Amino acid sequence: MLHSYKKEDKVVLAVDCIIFGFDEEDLKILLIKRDFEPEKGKLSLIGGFLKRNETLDDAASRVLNRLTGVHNIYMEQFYAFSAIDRDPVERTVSTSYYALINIKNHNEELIENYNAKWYNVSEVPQLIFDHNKMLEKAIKRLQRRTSIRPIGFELLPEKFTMRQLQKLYEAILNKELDKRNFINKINSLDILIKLEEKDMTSSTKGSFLYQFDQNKYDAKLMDNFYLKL
Amino acid sequence: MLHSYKKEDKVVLAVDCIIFGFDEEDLKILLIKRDFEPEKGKLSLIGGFLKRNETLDDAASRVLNRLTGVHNIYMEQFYAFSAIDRDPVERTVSTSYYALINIKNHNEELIENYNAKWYNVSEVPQLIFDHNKMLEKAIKRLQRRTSIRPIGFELLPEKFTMRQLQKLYEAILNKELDKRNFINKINSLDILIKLEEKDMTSSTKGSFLYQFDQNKYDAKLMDNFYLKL
DNA sequence: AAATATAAATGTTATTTTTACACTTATAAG
DNA sequence: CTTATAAGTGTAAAAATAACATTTATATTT
Repeated sequence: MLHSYKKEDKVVLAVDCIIFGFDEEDLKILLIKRDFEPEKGKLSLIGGFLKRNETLDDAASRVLNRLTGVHNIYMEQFYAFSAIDRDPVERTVSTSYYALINIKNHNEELIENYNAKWYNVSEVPQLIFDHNKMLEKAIKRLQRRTSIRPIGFELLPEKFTMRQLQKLYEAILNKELDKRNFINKINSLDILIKLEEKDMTSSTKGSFLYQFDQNKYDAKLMDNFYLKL
Repeated sequence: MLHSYKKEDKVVLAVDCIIFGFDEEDLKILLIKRDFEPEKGKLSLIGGFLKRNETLDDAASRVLNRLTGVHNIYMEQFYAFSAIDRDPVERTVSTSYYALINIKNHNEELIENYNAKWYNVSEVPQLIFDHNKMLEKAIKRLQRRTSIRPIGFELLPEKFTMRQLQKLYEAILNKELDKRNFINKINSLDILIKLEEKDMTSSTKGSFLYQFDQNKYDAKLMDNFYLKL
């Protein structure tokens, strides 16, 4: 080869994934209990190492699929963490992704095999390495994201009530929203389809179910809007 | 050592820096002409490789200082690029930073030694590797940043006119702004000190000079405000 | 069958923010 | 003293946001 970077230091590159899910009331993340040293028994984000023949996105997808069995999970890279001693085993730089998944929509068995469990983001205990820092940054990114992109398609069941959508936004933003104002703002985005069907589980009256309009939703993903909640 | 990641692939980690400057009218970036293969003679962002004993921030600072002679440049990490063949020499993952510097405030000699030159962001030619993609993403990030953080302290001379500040915002956002509305909005941020002094270079009447109020500016940097321009 | 309890659905008004817009002022140069 | 140039300044209309309470549908209880 004519040229090379032989003299340059090389490092192990990791990816770590913050997997967000939503369960009626609470924003949750999926954590695994490590069954290997170091820090065996402690909680951790799910992660893996970058292989020579894959991109960081590939690596994150692979890690996400390995744990959940799901392909094409919505995810976004958000920061590379590089403190020298962040991993006591060896110098490792970790690029973090957050992912959004429907909490019902994954392979229970795989998750069990990995000793994984859902935790409320507000009740996350101490994690290994710098994973708490990663989580914090992921939440901030997700919160800011709500104001420039639609959220929910990835986190809610196919059909959902306005109330569920509102609870999701409340959970992400960690604040209460006014029901009527919320509905008006969401409707003004014009990304929902109101179904004839009602959900009867949460009240005697029942509440109408909605669906995302995939096309309009995707268009908004590209769009530059600003939604103040 | 008890544990190690010996079996894991390692890669060369780079940092590339988009250095923004502002020159009365235009948003500019600093580019170097490569005097080594591959792509000798082509334009490139300034970059470098991560060393074993430094963080990505350290590496970016080092690279920035090497080119400009300036320490403590304002910078922010924004994305890790990892396409397999992005660098034809060898598999390299590059974490990108953008930096903001006062265009007058650097070591001319160093810049000349590096064959570096300022280019209008609107007139940037083809760069090596994926550097055009990096620039595009950096601009978007910088644009979004204007709505949640004050901008300018790092890009303008110590004393500047309202007009200059407006031109800066216009250059970053790539759109014209209304003079009176701009002034009102900026004043509402309460981060400027109006000086007695006038700048006489741009008009017979002269225009008042302003300074950033460092404390208030820094407080706003922490703050979560939203500025719509 | 009537009363009760529960969550769903719905609209208006006041306030705040944003936008659009044009004339006067200061000064150097001719 | 006239002219030319950029600086400086305020208001009104429009749009967005925030605050707020009652009625409705239905299952359950009496």
